[in-house]
Amino acid sequence: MEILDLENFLPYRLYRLADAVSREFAGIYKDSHGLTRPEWRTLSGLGQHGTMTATALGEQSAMHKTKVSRAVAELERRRWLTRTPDENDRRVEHLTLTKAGLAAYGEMVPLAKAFERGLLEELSNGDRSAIKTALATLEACLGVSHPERKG
Amino acid sequence: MEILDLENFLPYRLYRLADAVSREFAGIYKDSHGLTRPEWRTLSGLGQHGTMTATALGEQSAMHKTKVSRAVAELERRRWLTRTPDENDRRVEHLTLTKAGLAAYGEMVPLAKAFERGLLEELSNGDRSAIKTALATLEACLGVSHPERKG
DNA sequence: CCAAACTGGTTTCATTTGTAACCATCGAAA
DNA sequence: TTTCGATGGTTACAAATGAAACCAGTTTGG
Repeated sequence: MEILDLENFLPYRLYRLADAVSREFAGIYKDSHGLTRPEWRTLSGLGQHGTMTATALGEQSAMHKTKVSRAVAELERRRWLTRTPDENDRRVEHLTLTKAGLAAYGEMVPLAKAFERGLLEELSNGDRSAIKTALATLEACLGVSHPERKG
Repeated sequence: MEILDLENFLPYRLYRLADAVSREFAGIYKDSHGLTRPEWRTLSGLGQHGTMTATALGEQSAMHKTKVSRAVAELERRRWLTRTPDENDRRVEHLTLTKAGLAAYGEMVPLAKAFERGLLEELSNGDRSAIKTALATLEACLGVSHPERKG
C-alpha cells in the first residue's frame, strides 16, 4: 500500500508553519491590545490605506465579509475607527481610523516589522529571495493575490 | 507615520497561502468522504505509521489533544479505526485503522500526492528546492518539527 | 505504604468561525 | 416606472476550536 509521509507533505508543512508563525505573531496584537486576527488585519488595512470600505478590506486582507463586519464593529466599539456613509451609494460606508486607532497602529507597526526581520534573518540570502518568488508563484497559481476570497 | 505593507508581510502571505492551499486540498477528503482536517490528519498518521497512541498522533500531526480526541471518536464511530488498551499502562490506547479505514486511506493517498505534485510543478527547480530548505529553516527556528504542539 | 505531582485522554463551556439567510440599496432592462 | 438580479453589509444559527476542568491511572519521594 502506498503511503504518504505527512511531515514532508507540502500542504501540511505550509499550514503548520503558517500556524506557528501566526500564533507567535499574535502575541504582538493579542497580548498587548487584546485584538483578534481579523481585528488586527482590519487595523492594518486601514492604517496602510487610510480609508476603505468593508468590501475592500475583505479583498485586501483575505477575510470573509462576516469577519470584516465583526472586526469593524469591535474596532468601532473601541472608538478606533469611524464610519462615514458614502455620498452616492447609501449601502457603502467608508472606514477610517481615529486618532486612537492610528496610535495603536503606529505602535504595532515597528513590532511587526521587527518580528518579520527576525524571521528573515534566519534565512540565507538565497533562500530569502527564493522563498519570496516561490510564494509569489504559488499565490498566483492558487489565485490568492487579488480574487474574491472566502477566508 | 511608518506603515506596514500587509500584502508583502511574510506572516500574512504565509498564512494566506497555507489557507488557500489547505482549502483547495480539503476537497480531497471533505467532498469525497466528509472528513474534517483533524480527521484527515488522524487517518493519515495511522495509515503511515500503522499503530499510534492519541498523544503520538497529536505530536506527529501538530494537533491539540482535544482535536485528536474528537477526530478519533468520529473515525471510531465510522468503524475506520479500533482502540486496543495498552498492556502495561491502562491509560493508553493503541489506535489502528480497520480494513475500511485503510481502504479510504489508500484511496486518498494518490490524490494527495497528485495534488502536491500539481503545486510543485508550478515552481522552477531552484525554487522548489529553495522553498524546502526555507521551510525547514523556519520550522527549526520556530521549533515546529518535534515539539509539544498546541494547535 | 501513602500523598503529591504528573500523564493519557475526555468533557464542558465560552469563543470563533462559516454558511446561509436576510435587509437595504443600487443598476439594468422591459 | 416597475421589476429583477446583483451588491454592501449585518444577523442567525450551526459547527469547529481552545482553555481549562476533569477522571483515571502512574510515578516519585518521603
